[in-house]
Amino acid sequence: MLVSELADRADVPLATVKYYLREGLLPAGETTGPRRAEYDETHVRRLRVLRLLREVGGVPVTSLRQVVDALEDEELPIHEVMGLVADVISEEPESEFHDPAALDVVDEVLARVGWDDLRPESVDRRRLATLVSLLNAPGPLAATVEILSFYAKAADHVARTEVDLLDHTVERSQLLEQLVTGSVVYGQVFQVLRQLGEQHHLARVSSASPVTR
Amino acid sequence: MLVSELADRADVPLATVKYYLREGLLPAGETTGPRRAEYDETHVRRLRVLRLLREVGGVPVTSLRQVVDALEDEELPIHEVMGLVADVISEEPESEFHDPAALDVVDEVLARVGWDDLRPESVDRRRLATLVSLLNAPGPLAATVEILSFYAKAADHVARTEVDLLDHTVERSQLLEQLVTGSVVYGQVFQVLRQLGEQHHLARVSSASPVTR
DNA sequence: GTAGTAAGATAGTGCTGGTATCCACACTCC
DNA sequence: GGAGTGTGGATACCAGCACTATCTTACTAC
Repeated sequence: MLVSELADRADVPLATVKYYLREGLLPAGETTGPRRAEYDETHVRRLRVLRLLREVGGVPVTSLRQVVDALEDEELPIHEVMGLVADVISEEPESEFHDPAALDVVDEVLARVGWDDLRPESVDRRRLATLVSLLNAPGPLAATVEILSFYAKAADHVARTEVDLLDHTVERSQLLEQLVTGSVVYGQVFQVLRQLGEQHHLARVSSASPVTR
Repeated sequence: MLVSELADRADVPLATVKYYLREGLLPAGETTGPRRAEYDETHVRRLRVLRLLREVGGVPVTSLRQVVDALEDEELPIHEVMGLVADVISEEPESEFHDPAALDVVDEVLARVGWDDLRPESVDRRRLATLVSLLNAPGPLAATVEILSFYAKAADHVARTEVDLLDHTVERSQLLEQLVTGSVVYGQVFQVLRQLGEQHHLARVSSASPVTR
């Protein structure tokens, strides 16, 4: 298939496809002549993954490069690929202040939930510490080890189920694509469901308390 | 306190404070002279909420207007304020295509989990339907009622606990601020924890399966 | 009085994520 | 074999967003 068909199939403007090609996010098609190149299904899938990461995950285009690199590294075990992808997704360009106390809290929580095999340089670990100090900084929004452990247990439950539901019959590259898009899209799904749940339970208690009414 | 002190206290550049004042996100201070105005603690708190929504929640500045409108409406019950805030947070400017089948799936899930008191015009409900059709559109990432119900049950557990932990002794405006920032920041916390959990469990199974290695 | 800062208004900036245009040529269809 | 469409490749341009800088007028603390 030619570029324009590729753009059609993935429902992405042609100009954008060209842009992604320029940025090296999409491998060049197989050149079949001076002004001709062929693209295949892998390009369509790649394009869809990129679009989901951009539009649902909010990942900046420049960071997509790192995702692509991780996806294409055949040497890496799958969980390390996902680690790199998670790093990119959670990356925040801003402040790099460190709060050692918050990091201690995070490590205590991770130990409690039994995740003892995480890379210490994980962006997520640091990001978590940043969030914890944000919560503890101004007012009484206490992010204690107990409360965080509650969230960690809930997250463990969700993550375990997700991994157990994986389809191990497909080939590696497709498994990875499923993992990445699943992680991003179901992440949003959970987020939205949690907000709906908060509304429901707030409505539930609002008849019992004078303040919430 | 004067503007510059307000900016200091909330750790926001003075120019940005002025910008937020211009945009009506921050109520004007009490004018004490032609070129003089006084700000207080409520301004500091408001500013911190705005910053968290912007930087952690990724809410665009223009949408913040709707959030402050909801926060300032004394008539609204708390769960409705949170509903409006959730709408703003989940809003996506893009495509407004509708997939009736996906909406049916969503409603079935919401019924199963017992959230029968949601406003039908909720942005979250529509957003969920969009996510479901994204998942079902291309490949085999099936978002069935069963799988979504699993997520909904997990979200229900988290949301119920959050609501039960609320501190009902503080006054309304502070409760609301806690709710909003908590919803946004703990949302990120959960997201990050889930990613870490996925990595842990992927590493766990990767020794057992040839594909994941 | 005078130095320093406030408030308020307006204009400009840097970054991101694309679009648009152009070109010289090749393929397709009559 | 000629017309018309479409290609790969390069470069220029653009809109939106979140600020940021500058300027003016005037108050206030020393």
